Amino acid sequence: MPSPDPHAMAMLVRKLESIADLSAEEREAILGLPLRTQALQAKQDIVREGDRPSQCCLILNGWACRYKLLGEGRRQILSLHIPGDVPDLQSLHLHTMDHSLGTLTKATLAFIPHDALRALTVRFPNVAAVLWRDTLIDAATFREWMTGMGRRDAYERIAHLFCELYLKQEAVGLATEHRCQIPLTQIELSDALGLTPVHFNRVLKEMREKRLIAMKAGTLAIEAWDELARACEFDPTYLHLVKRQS
Amino acid sequence: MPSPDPHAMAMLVRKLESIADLSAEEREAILGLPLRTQALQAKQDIVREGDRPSQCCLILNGWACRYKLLGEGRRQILSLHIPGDVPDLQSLHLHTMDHSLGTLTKATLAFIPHDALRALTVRFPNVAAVLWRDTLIDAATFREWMTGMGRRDAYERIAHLFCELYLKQEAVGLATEHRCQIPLTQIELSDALGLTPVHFNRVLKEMREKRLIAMKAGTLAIEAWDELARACEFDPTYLHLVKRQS
DNA sequence: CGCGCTATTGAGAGAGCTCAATGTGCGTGG
DNA sequence: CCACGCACATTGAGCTCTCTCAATAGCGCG
Repeated sequence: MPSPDPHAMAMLVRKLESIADLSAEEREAILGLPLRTQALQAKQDIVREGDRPSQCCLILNGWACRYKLLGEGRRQILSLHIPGDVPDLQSLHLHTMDHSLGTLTKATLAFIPHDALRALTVRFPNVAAVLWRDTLIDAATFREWMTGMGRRDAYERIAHLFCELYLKQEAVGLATEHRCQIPLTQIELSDALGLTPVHFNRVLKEMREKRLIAMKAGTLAIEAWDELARACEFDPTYLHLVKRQS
Repeated sequence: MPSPDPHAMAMLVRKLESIADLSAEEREAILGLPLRTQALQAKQDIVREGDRPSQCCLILNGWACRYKLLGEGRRQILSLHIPGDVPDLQSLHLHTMDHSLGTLTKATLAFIPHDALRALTVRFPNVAAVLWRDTLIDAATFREWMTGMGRRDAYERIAHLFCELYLKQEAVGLATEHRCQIPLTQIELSDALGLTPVHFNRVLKEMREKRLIAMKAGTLAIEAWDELARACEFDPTYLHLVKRQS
């Protein structure tokens, strides 16, 4: 029986308010969305390529990723998702999944029916705009990753990802002081960057030796933010985190 | 003085109807959008990274691309656009450009004020949904390109792009019989694929010698569609061309 | 206390890059 | 109508960043 869980939807409100403003009425409407929560183990699929889902998934806890599989065991991770994200929001208007979505860590999810979301967007055009904006920021991140895979070398690409993951977590209050959680294996990070784990490991070693970063037990500490950001020409514009301005 | 140009907006209607259905009323509203047309030479910027545009650009004629520039003269082309596309639709909700948009060939453009588009989306939630869907298909294409740059070799990547460009033009009536226009230089195609022109040229030669394709004077002829598609594991799902189903 | 997954390091190979030269087609001006 | 200039296409030669294969080490969990 779906019943509103104020805490669950508050995650979504917090996320949306990190990228745009909501009126009190809109906030209430979001908090009243029906949902069904579910706990998953690490490395479980949530939806698969080819599926035609009738709900979206809000991450309450843990990390997830979208990915595509190719022949010969090749995998490309397309995006990484943290609590507050709705990684398959696009399924609201693209009915067939063109990629898969799965957990990376243990995770708690809240599923929201498409019907309820569509009704919300018709009733509140501004909520539609904010959700639309969220998918557009998603696309902006794809563009940045694409640029990295096409034109940045491994060192720059890794540095860029670390800057991005820190800022995304900082934006929703999950990180401060240039330290954040990255509970992923080097294999997963390599698949996100289009590298092999072996090469990723070697470049990481180089960054450690230069004292730009430290990484242990799933925690990343960026010890020289300015230098790291300069090395990869990091420009946070594409994250569009400043409300109403970007 | 902006005055409706039925022919210009008909391009947009045709494009949108290739990805979703519109009611007669919605079609009329789109045809009535205000616009200002402009002719540009090849290789001209339309909007630049950092700009805060107040209008969107509909391509009536010619090709355009979105791109990012990095240090040392590196360029990544993010997407290629043909007549009927609105390549900067995202600027409706992302106010600062995180990339640039420019013409590749001589082109005719129609500029539509954001205000008018926003009013349209508030009045017709279904038009909002269709435009949103268009930006989501854009994002799906980014994901596919990202997958290619991360995990496909040059041969597969080129084959995949050719399949995509043919199908996109076929969908809006600009191509048939596995032949289409690709009025781009090898330099531009290389920047879209994350390759160097030299390597692109060598791989193209290989594809020609295998009689998979022929390319001359801006025209691509895919002489062995099935084999080309198989070589790159081409799956058109991500283009979401089937109305109401994908 | 050992299995299984992940991290790390070594060695050699290769896809794709850089530098460089030559060929080709077309638009412009004389 | 032809010559020149320029941008693009093509080919050669050598290099390097990243990959593959392989072995060892570390760590968490049953």
